[in-house]
Amino acid sequence: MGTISKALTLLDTLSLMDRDVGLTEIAAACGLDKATARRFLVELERHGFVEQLAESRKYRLGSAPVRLGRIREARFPFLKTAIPFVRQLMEESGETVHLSEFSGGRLSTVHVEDSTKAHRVFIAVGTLLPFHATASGLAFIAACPDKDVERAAIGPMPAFTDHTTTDGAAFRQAVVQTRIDGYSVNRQGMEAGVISASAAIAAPGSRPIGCITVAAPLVRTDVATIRRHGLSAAAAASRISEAFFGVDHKEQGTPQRGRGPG
Amino acid sequence: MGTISKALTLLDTLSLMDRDVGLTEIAAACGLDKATARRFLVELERHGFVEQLAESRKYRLGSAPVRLGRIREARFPFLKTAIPFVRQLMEESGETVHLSEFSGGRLSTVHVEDSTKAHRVFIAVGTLLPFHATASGLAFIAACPDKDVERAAIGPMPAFTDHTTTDGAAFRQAVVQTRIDGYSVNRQGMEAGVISASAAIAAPGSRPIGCITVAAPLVRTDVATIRRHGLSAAAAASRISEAFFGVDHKEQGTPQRGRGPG
DNA sequence: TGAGATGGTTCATATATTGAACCATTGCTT
DNA sequence: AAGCAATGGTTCAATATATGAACCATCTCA
Repeated sequence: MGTISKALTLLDTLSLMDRDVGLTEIAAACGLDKATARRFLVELERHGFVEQLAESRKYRLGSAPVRLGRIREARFPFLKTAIPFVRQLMEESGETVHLSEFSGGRLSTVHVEDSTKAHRVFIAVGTLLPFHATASGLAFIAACPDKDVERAAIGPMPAFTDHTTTDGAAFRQAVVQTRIDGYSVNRQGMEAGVISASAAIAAPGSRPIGCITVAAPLVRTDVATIRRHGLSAAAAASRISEAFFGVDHKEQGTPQRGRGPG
Repeated sequence: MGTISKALTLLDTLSLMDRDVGLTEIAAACGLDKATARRFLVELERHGFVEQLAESRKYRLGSAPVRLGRIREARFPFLKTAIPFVRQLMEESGETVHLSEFSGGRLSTVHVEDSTKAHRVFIAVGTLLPFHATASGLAFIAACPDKDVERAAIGPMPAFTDHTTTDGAAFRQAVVQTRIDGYSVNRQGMEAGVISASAAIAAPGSRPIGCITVAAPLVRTDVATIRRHGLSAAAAASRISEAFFGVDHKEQGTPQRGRGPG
């Protein structure tokens, strides 16, 4: 692996830790030597991708990504386009709704509209969504070409709860069902007591751009309710796709070869 | 310079080009060999920092920074906090107002609220703001320690218009005036026909976090008006700072040693 | 005050980066 | 249609660069 990949992996690791971290800790988390980790951090800091705190000497994500993200959004306004639909779906369903995007070979949460109910599901921005253990991941992979599904099906499937799908056959079956329904459902696969329904946001090209997902406490979500959420999510996904790609599709372009999911 | 720095510089260069660019062009823009540029682009793409378009094979900024930016904002909500004040200042002044942030040794625009008037100033998100040629830069540097001012004063000062400050003495004088007024003014230093007033957003620590700036067409902005804009900007900056750092200042922390401005 | 963390640094060694020259494809000109 | 010029992409020997074990300096806490 090249130095750049290692540094970006470090950045990624840092982004997944939701607190400020020390040198030794982050080096360990990335499997890097302390000296190496430090050189990476210094170079990343030079460019504003990480910040070091003056007093504690700990490191955290910097503000350069905010700038780059804004530039990206200004030219390719995925969030701006999608958020109103996310909000609407949250109001319609009454449950927490989150938007995820596929990037760098992984699916991750980029926006959350929290349910206004007291008893609700919490999801942090930046959360990674494994294909086998989340409704989002399943919806995404089901909308990908079969070769992507297959790659995911033969990959490792860590169990997060007793309900997580951990074998390829069950996974493939779930993909088939998702393709039939037009939305995916995941019952407690990631966290006990949570049920989610998700739909992929199609893009011109072979892979969808991301997903929109309703996450609800299991206790108030019966079969009919989750079906309603799923259908609403599918409708919202389709509206987002149309809003984003429908009209001025003049050479927005679609990326290629991003290494496949799985 | 290390490989990581070179790759991040490439990413930065790409972000400053407001269109999709080809391999040869970006290699030239970064002063890199084609082969090197390509390896960088491939590694950056693996992590979602750039995207390659399937049809034209050109490259553009990817969506990974959006994710990282969102995580950063979720934990350190500078934009979320500041934008309402930016908007309010736009409404109050009737002119385009932009918010800039200091990161990676440079000041750049992270948010713009456009004036609703037909004749107004346009600023793109991501625009770099040189210290010697913009009200924002001046406001920022004037709020920094003297050593930062001095470093900027002895650096190169490219002229963007006939009105750009290009010598150290005039620059230092402008810093003094800015410190007296509590806001900076720049008259056509970056672009002919535009006058701006800016104030730095203070942070606990030696350097401010960024600036808030009113940019107006020169033709309708007399001395009294620009003073009004400047005072409003200073008031807004102070409110942002208070909103962001005032209340729960419990170990938000402030970064150190980001290589100084200039 | 001393043992155990932690942040940070050094430098010989090992490894990854580099770029000139190359090929393949496309689009333009004659 | 042939030829030319540009562009994207690749190769591999030369070399600059990254690496990490061992080191030092602080800090904390008993």
